[in-house]
Amino acid sequence: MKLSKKSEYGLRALLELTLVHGKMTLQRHHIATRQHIPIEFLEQILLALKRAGLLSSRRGVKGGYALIKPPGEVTLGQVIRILDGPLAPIGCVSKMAYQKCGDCPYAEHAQCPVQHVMGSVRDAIAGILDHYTLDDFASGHRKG
Amino acid sequence: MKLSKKSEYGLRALLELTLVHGKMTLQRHHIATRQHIPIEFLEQILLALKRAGLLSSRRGVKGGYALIKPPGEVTLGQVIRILDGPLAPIGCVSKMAYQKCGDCPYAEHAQCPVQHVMGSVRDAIAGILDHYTLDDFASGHRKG
DNA sequence: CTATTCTTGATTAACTCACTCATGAATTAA
DNA sequence: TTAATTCATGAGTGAGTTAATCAAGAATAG
Repeated sequence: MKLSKKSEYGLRALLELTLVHGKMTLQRHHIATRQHIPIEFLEQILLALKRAGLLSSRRGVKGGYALIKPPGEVTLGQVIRILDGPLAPIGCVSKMAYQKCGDCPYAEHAQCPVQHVMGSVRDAIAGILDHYTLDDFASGHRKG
Repeated sequence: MKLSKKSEYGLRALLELTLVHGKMTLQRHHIATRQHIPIEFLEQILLALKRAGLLSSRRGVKGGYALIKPPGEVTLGQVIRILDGPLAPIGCVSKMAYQKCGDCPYAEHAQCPVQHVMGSVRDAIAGILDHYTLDDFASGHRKG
């Protein structure tokens, strides 16, 4: 039940990019120093977010990264899935990346008690993270 | 955001022990074969649960493990904390095992946006798992 | 052309996960 | 009391993940 440093750094980096959205680009070393993130690790994260279509980038002297999606349309759930994988505690209750559990004796019967509880946990987590946007995140309070 | 095999096995083992609670003890190999759990790994888990005060055990020919707490008083949250550690996605929002985040630039100001969301996530997870007992678990549905 | 900045891919150390093994100690049945 | 059974403890292991770090390349501005 843990959020990786990768996702935490990713969220903090996106926070910086959200604050200047539409106004300017940020260079990785700005983000790194402002948010205390190791610059080379940050790089990997920004590139993953770029590959996923959230960021644009420019090389060279006036280069940097920018958020290209509207901050109100990007949820923390999306970001965490990009950087950490599925939100679900176990594969067999994941909705975006379902995986049948091989060894569970209840696997076939769909009456697995573990699956039942963890399904609620998944829904609770996704219920929060998939409705919490970068806008909410930057303004510090939850969307109704 | 993942539940370890250790916790999953632990919950499935406790399910077996709950079903026979007050009636008999179970030997590790019974639990292992019924729930498809590697026996040596199961051993570790059962011993951890014993050390935590949930189980009793007897050695020798008529030995085995038994649940000593009433199944209605043991929550899945307790079990997972024993086997996997804190439920919270990050240390700085854990209530049972709080840990100050060292590198976060918001650490001192308590206005950290990550902390804010992850606090709700923690509460949602704990809200489910700390109210879901072994009784609920064994009967397959949630306590009101 | 040169300095700057992003891009790519490889490499690393430390750690965790999921076991596995070996040995010892308690209990019971013969 | 001896042997078989079962739990107890601690160490060890291989695969994989996490959190970086490094090196070399490509685009851009001046």
